[in-house]
Amino acid sequence: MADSFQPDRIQKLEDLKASGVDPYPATPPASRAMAADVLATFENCVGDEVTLCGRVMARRGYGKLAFLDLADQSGRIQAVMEKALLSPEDFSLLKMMNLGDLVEITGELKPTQKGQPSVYGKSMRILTKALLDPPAKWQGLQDTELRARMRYVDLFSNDEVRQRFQKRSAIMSAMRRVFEKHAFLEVETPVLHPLYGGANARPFTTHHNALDMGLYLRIAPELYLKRLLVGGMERVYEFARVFRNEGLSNRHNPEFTMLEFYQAFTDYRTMIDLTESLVAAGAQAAGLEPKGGKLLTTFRGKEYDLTAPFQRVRWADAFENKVGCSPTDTSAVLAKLKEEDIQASSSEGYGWWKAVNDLFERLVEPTLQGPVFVIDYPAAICPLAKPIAEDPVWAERFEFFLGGMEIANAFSELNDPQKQLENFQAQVAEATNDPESPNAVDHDYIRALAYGMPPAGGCGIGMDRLIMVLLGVDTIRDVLLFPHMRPETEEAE
RNA sequence: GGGGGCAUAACUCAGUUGGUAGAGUAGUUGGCUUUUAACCAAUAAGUCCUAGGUUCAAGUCCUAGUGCCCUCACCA
Repeated sequence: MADSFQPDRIQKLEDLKASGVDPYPATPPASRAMAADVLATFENCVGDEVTLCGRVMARRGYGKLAFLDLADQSGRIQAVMEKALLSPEDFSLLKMMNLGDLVEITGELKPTQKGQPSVYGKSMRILTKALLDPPAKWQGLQDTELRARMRYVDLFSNDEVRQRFQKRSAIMSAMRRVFEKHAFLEVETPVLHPLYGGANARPFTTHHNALDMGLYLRIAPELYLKRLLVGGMERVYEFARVFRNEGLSNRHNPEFTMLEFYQAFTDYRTMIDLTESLVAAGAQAAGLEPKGGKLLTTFRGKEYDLTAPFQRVRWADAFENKVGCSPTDTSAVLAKLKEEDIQASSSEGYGWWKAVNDLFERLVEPTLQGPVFVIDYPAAICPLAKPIAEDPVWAERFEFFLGGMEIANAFSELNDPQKQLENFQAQVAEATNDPESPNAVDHDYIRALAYGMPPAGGCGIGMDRLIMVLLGVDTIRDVLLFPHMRPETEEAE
């Protein structure tokens, strides 16, 4: 991309330098007030002198007077620049200033004749000269590609974008407080994995030069977090950036944030309770307020009530309800598979249940608007989950659906090393058919289990999707500061 | 990958039946001491996404490409 600056701004930059002004001064302001704080306490502070820093968002100029709208992270405040109050040098700075420049203004707080709380500038400095024009002051930046590609412009020119990401931060902060309340430790586990596992997804690959070894970017942190359970860290969580080498859509980004948490000496029932607590905390942080006994969010034109407890439905019941037969009625399911043109690679085990699950995904999942917990999945498709002792066809697993999307996935974690080894070996055998199946057994993980992993519940939450629903944002790109984009095409230079 | 849509000034957008490229904002110049999308006057600013084609003539029609959006498929 060619580096280009606005010629008229370059001219003003030169004018500034010629008059002895550093357009990028090093010295920060001695003290600084935030616009929102000033406005909140304005009546009690009239007459006080404050220093404000921010970006000039609008200017209404007169001959010997100018009104500036100054924006900082907290909000906007008006500065009144009167020639009579300013030194000639400072007043002349207004001529060399453009919209978008970052300035420091020191002055007295006073309402204008129309009563608007303002700072009457006594002195000003240009802190940063901007060399490109900001977007149109009224419409802002509209082009969705440019908004995502130049999020730095989108953020300063669009208040609700900045607020959205402030809320995203607040949601994650509130969820951390839930974990702290329950004595969880926040941990960080490797992003570079010698083996990939913990989910079915195609990985990104990379290479470590010094060790001359191939590595994968993690598709899930699961297997490392469970090693920590073996080590005696009984309650751990990680906001894990994970990477999946798959397509993009309004709910898929190649890198996204997966919250995973594990609690020893519990099972998936505890994970349901925790998930409900986390959603509630997130909803509150997102600014949703209970009305008439309901906690409503609007997502893609539909209302969702986030009041816990959420509905629970057994996987088998949901299947039978929508497909019309029991998932264990082999001949009836076979007929349905034919009807839907789904091929089972085997008449039993993983191959069979994968096909039955495909049927579920096609016929049942689209009807799961949620919030709903789907409980007890076929054990054959849950290699990391503990089977139900009384009926081992099923595993202690749930998925949480909200807004028509899969938001969370949780198990009672399988801690039988021999059973885990068998499941891994079966997955590796499957990898020839399914490129998303792990291609190697993680023997170190088996060794860890062999030392004894406490029974535990574990859960993964797709943070970006949850935030989409909580904030009523239709596409994942709009809850990611820098969503994945194709590289900008190089222009001829 | 299939189907549909969009691409014009720094920004937001018009552009009729194919006939000289338009407006508002931002910029520049001048005026203005109470505006808040300030106002008045003047002025500068274009690879009409790219490459072909049809035509006397293409921003406009055709073909292909590129990018983005929507949608379907895929994404346990």
